[in-house]
Amino acid sequence: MLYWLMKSEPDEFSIDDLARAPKKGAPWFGVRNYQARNFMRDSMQPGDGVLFYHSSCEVPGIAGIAEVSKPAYPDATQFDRKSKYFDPKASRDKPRWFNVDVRLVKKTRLLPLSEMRGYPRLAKMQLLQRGNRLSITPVDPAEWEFIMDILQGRM
DNA sequence: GCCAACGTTGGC
DNA sequence: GCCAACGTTGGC
Repeated sequence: MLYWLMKSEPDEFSIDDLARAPKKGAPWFGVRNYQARNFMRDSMQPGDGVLFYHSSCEVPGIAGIAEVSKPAYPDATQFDRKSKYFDPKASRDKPRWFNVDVRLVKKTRLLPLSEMRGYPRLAKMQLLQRGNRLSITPVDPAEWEFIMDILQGRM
């Protein structure tokens, strides 16, 4: 059982969109970065914990807790000519992009990136490193626990 | 909107 | 395989 942080632009897909999704979860489609794809395809398993992060918005930060609900399978949007995620180099025989399904565990208060930067115990999070752009990053169990404590008001 | 950082592409 | 040019991400 591993922990992850997954970024989404709330204009595209927000924590409220996930809350409205079916109980079994929603596909995390549209990832077009090999490192992030590899995490989903090779490492993520149902039950893994997910920090749902809002990026490229007014107040970027963690908006809720989710979990992986289905292991990786080919991302349907790569085959869809009408999708902005269409990839002409992908085929059904040789899919290039994969996604897991994710379901909401609970919406939390927004934990802003700026607040996270203030906690020394989070200083090593990949999210906080300079130049980090990766949309899916592993989260250390100790960091996960600390964030749970913050969100439950124990800090 | 700016721009730093990083990823991808393609000519050679 | 190198690397310049270009594209994207994402905080500010």
